[in-house]
Amino acid sequence: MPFGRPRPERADAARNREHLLQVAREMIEELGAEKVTMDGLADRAGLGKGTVFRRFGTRAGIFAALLDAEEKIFQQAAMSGPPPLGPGAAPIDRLIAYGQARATFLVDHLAVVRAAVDRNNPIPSGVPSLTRLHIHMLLAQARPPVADLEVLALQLTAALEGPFLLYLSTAGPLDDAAATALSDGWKSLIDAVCRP
Amino acid sequence: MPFGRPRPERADAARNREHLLQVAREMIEELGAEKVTMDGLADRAGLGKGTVFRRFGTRAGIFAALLDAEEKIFQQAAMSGPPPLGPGAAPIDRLIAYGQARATFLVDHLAVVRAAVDRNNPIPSGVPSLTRLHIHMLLAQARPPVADLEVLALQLTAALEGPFLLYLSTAGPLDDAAATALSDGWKSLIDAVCRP
DNA sequence: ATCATAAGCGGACTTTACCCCGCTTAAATT
DNA sequence: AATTTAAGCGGGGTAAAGTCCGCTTATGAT
Repeated sequence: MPFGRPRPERADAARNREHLLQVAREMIEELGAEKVTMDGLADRAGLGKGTVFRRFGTRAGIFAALLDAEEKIFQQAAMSGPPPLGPGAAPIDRLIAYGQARATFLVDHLAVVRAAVDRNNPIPSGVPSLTRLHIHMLLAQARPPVADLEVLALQLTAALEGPFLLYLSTAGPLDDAAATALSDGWKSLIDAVCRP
Repeated sequence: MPFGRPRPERADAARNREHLLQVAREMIEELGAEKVTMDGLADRAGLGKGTVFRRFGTRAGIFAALLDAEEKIFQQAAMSGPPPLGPGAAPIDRLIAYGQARATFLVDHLAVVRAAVDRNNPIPSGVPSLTRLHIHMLLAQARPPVADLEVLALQLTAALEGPFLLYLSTAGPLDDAAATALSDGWKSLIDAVCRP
């Protein structure tokens, strides 16, 4: 056997992971994310609690995993979908489209995002967020008159996702009006930063 | 008796609140914020657990209260201290100074901030954050070429505080280098948005 | 096919935030 | 000073996250 990474995931483990994610989706649908407990999930999936924790580490980890799957789909659209989100449009237009699509995405998944953000979730964490990388890439093409693109990317990412995180502290739903305001604001912000 | 608000806080309750905050400060100093438990705090303060919850609602509430006290001091400096933070300097310079001071503040209090942010803490929530108001005020004076100052203020607030919140998800300390980068980035961002 | 072994599994156990409710007491009223 | 009453208090009780460790089983090697 070649000596690749530690070892691939065992077949039963992979099956259980998928099953747990599916059951979690159902329970979120039925009960709302905040009512999903580890005991409940394990019971309903017909597995032990230990298994659930082994697979996902923490409660937040489950939601992070769910979000990750959605995220992949979203990034796919951003990387290779049709313009203006995908390649083919001007970088600035792509940036604007990205922000607006992202705002919609976050509104749609707010409950899961909220559940996924929690102190002490042992996320691999090396990953500096696909959103940030994507923004950084587009900024590099747009060449705004700013010294440190790295930091600007971080700040723009925060300007986009931060309001949602800030919103997480205070409970309650997020209405379409807020999403629209944020989209418009994002456009202004990009215009202001990137146009000479 | 005149019919003002619900009723002022009873004297013993006020005394207990102050005492608890003081003990909490000591325990944070000694053990670190994440090791402070409600039982431990109650024990050490010589009070019942129920009392602690009655005063602060949730665990996060305690840290929020501590932060609030520090916040008042900070805002005092911003509102009526010496320039460039306080009044007397140009709005844009005050904005820049504010961001830099704020970054330092957040780095210094990161552990407490982390403990204060938690799902379901019953913050009055009407309060739209002093930072945001302050930024909004300075923006109104600086008059950047942007349509919706309300939203811009929200986004800038997020650009400032968001990175810390994002950072909360991943454990670990925050070094001075990061704080410096953020300060510099903030300056660039304000320059880009506010200068014609 | 059999074996060895590391990964997976389960569920009892521990810890901690948060709730409940009967007793106590500050403080306004007479 | 005595009375009233709503707020405060305490600590046992509950629920849910996360840990542990002995048993089971998939999987690759012989």
